[in-house]
Amino acid sequence: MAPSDETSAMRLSYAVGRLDHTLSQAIGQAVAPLGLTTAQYTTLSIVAAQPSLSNAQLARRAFVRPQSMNQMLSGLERDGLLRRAQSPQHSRILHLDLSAEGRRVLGRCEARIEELEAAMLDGIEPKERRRLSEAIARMTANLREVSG
Amino acid sequence: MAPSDETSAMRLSYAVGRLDHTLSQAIGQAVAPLGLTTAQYTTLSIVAAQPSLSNAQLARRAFVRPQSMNQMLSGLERDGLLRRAQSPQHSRILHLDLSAEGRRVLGRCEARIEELEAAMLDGIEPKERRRLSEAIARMTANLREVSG
DNA sequence: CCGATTTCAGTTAAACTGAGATAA
DNA sequence: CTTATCTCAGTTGAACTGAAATCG
Repeated sequence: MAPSDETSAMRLSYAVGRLDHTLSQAIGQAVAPLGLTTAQYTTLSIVAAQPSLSNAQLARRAFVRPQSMNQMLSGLERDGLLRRAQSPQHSRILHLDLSAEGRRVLGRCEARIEELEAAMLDGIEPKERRRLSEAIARMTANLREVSG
Repeated sequence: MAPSDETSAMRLSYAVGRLDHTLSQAIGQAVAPLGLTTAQYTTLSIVAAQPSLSNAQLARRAFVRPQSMNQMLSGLERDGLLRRAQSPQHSRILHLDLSAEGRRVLGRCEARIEELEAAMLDGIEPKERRRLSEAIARMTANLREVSG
């Protein structure tokens, strides 16, 4: 939300919220032509990065309940982008992995998101980008320590 | 969402989303004892900063539809934190302002959020904070230019 | 008549809680 | 017996679209 467009007058929390909102929308626009929502893209990209997670593990990483994640995964499975396979060790646990189609679609998404991030970072130098990432990581860690 | 905790391996979009999610939750915890949600606090603080906005103007600033904002405002009005007064120029437009109670509650919220932001920024120097704010503002502007 | 605002009504996506069945 | 997982079911909050009435 935007009480003003002056950098200094705005609370940092606002600025973060506005950025996230704008970024989510932009990602949504970027992946919509490939039939995905922002949340679906995010989920696919986590599963691709860390295959063989269970639904419960994935939910913990995404900070949502298993039921919420399950609903998301059901949709992705229905669309043929993701598969769940019974664990050999534990027949109740379902390991997640992308289908070939899922990999193909995600690859095309990642290319678009790469472009989007490049556009977002236009005019910000590499050294500054590193400082930015570190600051964001530190703020997140600080918040978890104090309240979460 | 957290594919990894390494700063460099994480996509910046993830990092921003995680920070926003964590921050929203922390704000929610901070203002809950005063009977507000994160969205209510945000709305009140915009109205306080820019009084006499109409519902439609406020909605545009918050990037939501007038109907969505109206629902939020109705709740705040019902709780006695906010009032709507007919414009002298245009009897259909309702100007927004906080009630005395709204001001009191918001004041106590702001104090808590001030503390929260201080904790969030712990270990980040003033010069770095300024660079951070500027980078966030620039990224938001860049995204709007490229996608909407 | 036109454009903007407010508001009633229904819908959707994505989280939540609760409860139940099953496996290690 | 305990604990974790998956899943069915219902609920909630906050966005959305559609449509109507009113004012300048």
